[in-house]
Amino acid sequence: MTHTHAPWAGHATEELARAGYRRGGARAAVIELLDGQGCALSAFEIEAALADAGARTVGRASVYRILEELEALGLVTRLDLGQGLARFEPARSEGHHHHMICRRCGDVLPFEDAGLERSIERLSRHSSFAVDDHDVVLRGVCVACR
Amino acid sequence: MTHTHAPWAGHATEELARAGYRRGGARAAVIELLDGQGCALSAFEIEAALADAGARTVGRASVYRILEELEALGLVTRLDLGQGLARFEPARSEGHHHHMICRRCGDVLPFEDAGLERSIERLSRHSSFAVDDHDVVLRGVCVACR
DNA sequence: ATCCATGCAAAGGCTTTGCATTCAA
DNA sequence: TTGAATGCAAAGCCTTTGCATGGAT
Repeated sequence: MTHTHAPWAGHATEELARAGYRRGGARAAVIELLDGQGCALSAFEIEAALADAGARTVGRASVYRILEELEALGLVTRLDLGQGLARFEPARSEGHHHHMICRRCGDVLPFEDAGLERSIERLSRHSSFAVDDHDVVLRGVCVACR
Repeated sequence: MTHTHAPWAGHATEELARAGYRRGGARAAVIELLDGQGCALSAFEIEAALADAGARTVGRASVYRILEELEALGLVTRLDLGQGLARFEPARSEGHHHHMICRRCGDVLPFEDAGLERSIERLSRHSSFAVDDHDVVLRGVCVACR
């Protein structure tokens, strides 16, 4: 599995070590899998992908526990795209993006838009809330489904 | 319970009748409760509010079924704000808005922003997706929790 | 009298927790 | 050897479904 992105996996591993976690095969497998993905995966998809890849199998509970640890360290972002399940993706420093979901096939596609980010920044500044995070979800029908 | 908003309840009732639904006490109670709310409620909150209000109690299954019907007719919007539960609010013609969530107390606050809407419209037009809906969620800490 | 609307309880799906085992240090 | 990491199974939530009862027409 080649790393076409920034070395997130390495960074994540370092942070885990710094946080006092021991090395673990399951965790390494999940991290490597996430690193190779461009977009958000559900826990089930992660479990299946690991099994398919012939990599070591990782129990579902472990998948969730590992994702929880990674999220707590800010290494993974948890997304609720409204399909009754959570999705997870590496929290990379570059490439902040949002998601479009096809209401037909359920596919999730990332996108980024500077204008959108500016709008959100501006309104966050003027808000009474101390806004520190945001999510945008676009729903519609993807090219393939039309 | 006074109606400070547009007569959504009346409109909803009419639409239901037009769609061939019979009148029902549970449904009327849910509609009236929603009409009096400014922001999104979970099914549990709706059930509790009805009980508290001394209004007729409505079984949880009925709450969900009624909300499902209302959503199918476009009278109610279902929101997934990422707390492991769905929230529902009247779909009023005016007042398209989005939500801020306090990560401390879980409170949900509505807001609207024309610039944000413009950004979303623009990028939707340029997208390969046929975008017909969108959601924006801002996360942070509310005034009360700071 | 008909048949939808409703409530209760059971079933489902995703996620978390408990506990025994395995493995890193 | 010690305690964290892991896996399995059971438990927890939210939501949906099945079925019998009640209510609107």
